[in-house]
Amino acid sequence: MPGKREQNREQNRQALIGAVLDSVAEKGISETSVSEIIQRAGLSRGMIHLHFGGKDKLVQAAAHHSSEEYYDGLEALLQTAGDSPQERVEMIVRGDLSERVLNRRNVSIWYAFRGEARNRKAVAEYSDTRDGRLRGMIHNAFSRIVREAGTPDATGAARDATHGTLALLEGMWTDFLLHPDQFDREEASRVIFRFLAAMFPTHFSLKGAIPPKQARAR
Amino acid sequence: MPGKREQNREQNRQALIGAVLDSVAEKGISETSVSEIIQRAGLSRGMIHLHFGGKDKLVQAAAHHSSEEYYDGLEALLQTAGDSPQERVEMIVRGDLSERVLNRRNVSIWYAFRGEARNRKAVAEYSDTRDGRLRGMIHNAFSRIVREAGTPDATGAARDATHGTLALLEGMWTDFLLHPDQFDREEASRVIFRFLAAMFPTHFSLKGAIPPKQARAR
DNA sequence: CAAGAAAATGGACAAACGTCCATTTTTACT
DNA sequence: AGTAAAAATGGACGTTTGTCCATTTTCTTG
Repeated sequence: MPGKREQNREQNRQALIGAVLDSVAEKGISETSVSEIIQRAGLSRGMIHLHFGGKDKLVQAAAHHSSEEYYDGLEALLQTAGDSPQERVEMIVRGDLSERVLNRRNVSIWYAFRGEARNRKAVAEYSDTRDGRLRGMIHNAFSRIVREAGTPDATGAARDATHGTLALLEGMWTDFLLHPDQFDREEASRVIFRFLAAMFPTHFSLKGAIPPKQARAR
Repeated sequence: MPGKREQNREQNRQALIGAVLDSVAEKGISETSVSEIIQRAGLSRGMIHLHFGGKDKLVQAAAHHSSEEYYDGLEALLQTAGDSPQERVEMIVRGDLSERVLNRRNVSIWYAFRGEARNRKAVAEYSDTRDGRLRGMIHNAFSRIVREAGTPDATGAARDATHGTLALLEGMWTDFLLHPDQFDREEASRVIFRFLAAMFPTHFSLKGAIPPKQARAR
């Protein structure tokens, strides 16, 4: 058992990290000060230095936490996917565009950290490993698809399809960042599958990508 | 003629804007202070208040300037493109990925502002109008392509192709931000054209994406 | 239950921030 | 050349920043 002491300790650490993420999401990095953080966390000034050794380290820990959370969510979703590569790709795309992953809070946080990534190497690394793991999952799936489809230059085709899919997802996130109100998840995934269907007609079909319930035109 | 007075005035305004952009590119927004700016510009403290009425306004002006610069560069490039829609798309894609537009400085600046865009509405607007103009240019081209190709549901197809192409470009920029050393412009545009070729086989060919002689078929 | 250790507090502190303005310097006009 | 206006200077100002530590509170252990 953890013991009440250790329990409180961890709880306060988490409260600080949560406060940073809330503040970054709402006010941005530049307005996330020590005062802002401790006020949100309802804790005292000294806690940041005590638990993390300084504000920068805390922010770094928060970035790490956020990154882990994102990937864990996506991986959990992927567990529920079938074995076929197209199912896995579809699950990743839909997962990456789902409310749970792609929402105002996450997007604000993600882009805020990215904007400062150039200067905070530690932050940039998490951003990297996240993308690295995601890339591996997608590349795996496309390797199999390409092999099954007998596409010429299989290696290059799989790499390009992976590259393109990741870029498309990235672009959709940016869309959401800039126009959260107008953003349409269905449209975003339809666009991606339209590209994929054109590239691998035997594995992806446009209609299959659209939930049967909803008609196309609007 | 402008007069030496007005000339100096404008020169100093530009020096301040340039200093902001340099600092943002190198150190990030959070480390871009008034002291940093005036030191880079080689001017005195009071100039920021005199010419722009405060630091925030200056930063806003810098964001505007950067945005204009980007679009002007792209538009200039587009002037040299032919009339055919595929040529125009190709020019936009290649232009957006060219050294002149996509370089460390621009990318750092762009993402730094984006990261804070949520809080600085004025900054977000420039980001928006930029994308709006770009979107218009691409959509125009795809509308013609779709019509020529006789794609079913022409309106939706053009919109999706536009959406996807913009997302792809956006994704490539992110690639560059995170891995400027490993980034390969040729690969990036090849990936994009691979997707476009799959979607519009009659207008884009993968080999044709590497400067074609086949162009302008009509 | 007492004693010791760990955790939490909140204020002191220097440094850095952006704003503003009294003063000096530069330019334009008579 | 002399004068008025505009531009530029740089320091003073009040805030706010992040760090750190002497003190108090809370929990654990013997």
